[in-house]
Amino acid sequence: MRVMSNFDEMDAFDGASLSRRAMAARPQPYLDGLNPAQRTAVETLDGPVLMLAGAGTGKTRALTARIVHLLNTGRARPNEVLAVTFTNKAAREMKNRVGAMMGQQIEGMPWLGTFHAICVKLLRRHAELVGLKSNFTILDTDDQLRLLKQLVRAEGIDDKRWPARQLAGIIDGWKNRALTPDKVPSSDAGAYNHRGTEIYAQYQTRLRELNATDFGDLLMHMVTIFQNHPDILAQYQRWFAYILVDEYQDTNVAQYLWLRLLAGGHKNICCVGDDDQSIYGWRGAEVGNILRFEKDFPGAHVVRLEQNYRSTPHILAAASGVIEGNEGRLGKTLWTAAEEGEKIRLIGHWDGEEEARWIGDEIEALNDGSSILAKRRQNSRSEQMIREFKRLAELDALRGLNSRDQLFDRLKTQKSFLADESRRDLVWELATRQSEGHSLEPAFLRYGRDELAILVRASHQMRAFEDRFLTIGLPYRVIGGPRFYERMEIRDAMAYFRIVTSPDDDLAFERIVNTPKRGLGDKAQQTIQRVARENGVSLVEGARLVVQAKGIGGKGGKELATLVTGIDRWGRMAGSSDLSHMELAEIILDESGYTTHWQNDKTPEAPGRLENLKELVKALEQFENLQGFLEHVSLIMDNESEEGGEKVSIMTLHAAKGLEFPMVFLPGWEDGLFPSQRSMDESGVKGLEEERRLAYVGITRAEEVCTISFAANRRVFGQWQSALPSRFIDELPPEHVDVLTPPGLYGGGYGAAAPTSNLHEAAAEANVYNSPGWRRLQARSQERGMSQPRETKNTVIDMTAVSSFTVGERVFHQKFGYGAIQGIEGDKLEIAFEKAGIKKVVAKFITGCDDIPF
DNA sequence: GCATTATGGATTTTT
DNA sequence: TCCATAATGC
Repeated sequence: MRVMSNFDEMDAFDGASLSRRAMAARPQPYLDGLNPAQRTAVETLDGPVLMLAGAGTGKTRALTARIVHLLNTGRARPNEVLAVTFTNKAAREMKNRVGAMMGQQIEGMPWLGTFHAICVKLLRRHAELVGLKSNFTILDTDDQLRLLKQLVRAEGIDDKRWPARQLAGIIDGWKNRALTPDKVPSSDAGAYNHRGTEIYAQYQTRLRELNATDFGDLLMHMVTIFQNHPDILAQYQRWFAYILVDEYQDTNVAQYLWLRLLAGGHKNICCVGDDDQSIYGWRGAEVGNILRFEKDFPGAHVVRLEQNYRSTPHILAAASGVIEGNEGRLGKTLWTAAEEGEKIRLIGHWDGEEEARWIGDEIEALNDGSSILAKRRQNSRSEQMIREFKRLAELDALRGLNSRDQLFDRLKTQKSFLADESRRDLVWELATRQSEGHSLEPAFLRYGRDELAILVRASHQMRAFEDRFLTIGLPYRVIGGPRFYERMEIRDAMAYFRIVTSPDDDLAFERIVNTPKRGLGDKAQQTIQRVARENGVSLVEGARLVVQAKGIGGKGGKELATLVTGIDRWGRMAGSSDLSHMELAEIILDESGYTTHWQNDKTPEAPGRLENLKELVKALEQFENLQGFLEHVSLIMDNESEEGGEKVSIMTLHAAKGLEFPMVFLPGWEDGLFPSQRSMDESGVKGLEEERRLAYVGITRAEEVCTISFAANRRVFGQWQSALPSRFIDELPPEHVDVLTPPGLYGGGYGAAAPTSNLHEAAAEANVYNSPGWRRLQARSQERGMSQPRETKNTVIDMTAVSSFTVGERVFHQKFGYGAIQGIEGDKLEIAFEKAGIKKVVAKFITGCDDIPF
């Protein structure tokens, strides 16, 4: 064997593997605490890998560890890793976690971002290949729609019968499949009254004229470029040594093609996803992409993450029971080491308002600690925790900490469940309480409002909860809703900035020309349009010509002249460096009269809008200039600024994906609402399966307690409608469900399992007698010394309550509707129904009516 | 040109 | 019911 005389020689002899060994010798703390499956997913670096990660199985952790591993072992430099997510939030989180795991802020992960953000970056380099300039603007859905409307009207199409919105949907669908106008299949020729393809082509031409793209274009253009320019593709195939994809089940065809092209060389691609959580089919996502992965990438390693760290066994079992109804799954069996915990709670209500009222009261009880669940919670998880915490305190492990991050870092090294990141705040609360000399226990007597979430199918369901929570003064926050940059005032302001930095931006000009009101109505705007078109110039130039020719008289003419000179002046200011771009922004908004416009507005929203404008100017700070801001803002401005203490979260099931809460309420489980009728009508079994996945996502958001509810009656568009409990309720395994039921009804006490395997039936009998919320209501009504007819009378009456009926009383029956009691025989009532005639009915199927007093 | 009333339509949503 | 857009009147 050869003897090395010095290091140089050694390097020359075996440089590559030596450096690799040296890198491998670096500590790998990020591998600690990973379970075997996660570890395989992290360490299988070469070739295609599919990580099937069930809900709550530590997917993000594995994904970030994998990135860190790539960097730490020297397999790739930070700028050679392509890591794509769907949302900015996910990208941000991944960036932070990679930084935290590396123990330092890594300067460059330039290719960690959303599909769209990465495509923008690429497209700006190669824009000329699809007929754009590299400073193209990105239109949002609103701009897109306005543009399409113009085209549709220009074609003389009746946009009442053929709404532009519909066309926008069709075009988006094509773009999601990376179909340029020339590639739209003939089977789609009938779209939009046989004019779809034609107007699509016009729309693309118009976008090119405006040097603009819409969101769909970003991906489609890149796919086109990669397909038509193999040299460019090859360059990136080499550059991106490793590819990682989050939420792979949500990719559409365009994204799939994009990935497949980029991974085509080395095939070092790792896709992470869960086919059971694919809920964006209506937006073009193809579950097929994930189902087909092994065929697309032969020899792929498939790793299943099945240990769940989030939920109790009951919750997992219920979720599994529901999702099993779907065909063609890749199949996973989630399991947990956690203790048993609460069963899924199921409760029926009379109507939507009662449901909201009940959940509100339930939350108050949980929140102030009077709830039995809150107490039980202390006994199980918290006692263990307190014990563990005390042990650590004795070990001096907690000495001299001054932030929760420090505490967490310290605890990470302990082999204990306290190291679980999600418990960080709780542990910190303990530490704080102890250092202040308080007892530890009370912290666990309640569920904080931040730990509670209400997840609904459709946003209109939120109103019932907002109404109720406002009246009882329960702080809540709605997640989702219009994003910051979608608000009118923000879009207006941005249009001003756009017209200043690029005067060719006709859409921006159209938006601001008469905002605030300048007396420039349809006619004046048509004149400007005509002059601009005749001279082949932009609208601003057209307006300038109109002003010079005095084409518009009166107030409007004067105002237009002011606007045009304003735009010129602001443009010059932007060019000189005397002002910061923030000052410039303020000047633009002030001098254009836009600020004044909102100051004079006396609608209640006006102050908030002015506030938002201030926020916008503040957001400019992070950018070099207005130009830089506009290039990025359309993709990165989100509305995450949340403040103001503990609040209950209300959001849609879609918005809840990726989140988790100790306690989750899932209201509105009625057939037609959830599963949504429309979904089933439009997409049949596929639609139903997606709804079922949505149910699965909902249930698996819960860590400790999950409460499902439904209402027999609900007001839909102002009409009262009754509905049956959701078919998904029947799919819940009964042994994991508590039907909240009055004592005595089935001879069982509180917490008795459903007496029948048919949860529908049991749930229809359900009521609220023994829930914390109900007891609280009762206690309160006694305090006030008044009767509570609304609360008590809406509940199902059990046998002991039969005597509370009186002859002549107006009552309601699920099936027969309203009626009046004619006679009472034991537990049977003779009732004259308004619609169904006289019938004898068992009393427990009857409810009183709250609109008729005793 | 702009403010008012009438009409019709109504999931889920990120970029 | 409630919201956005279209037609109507001033």
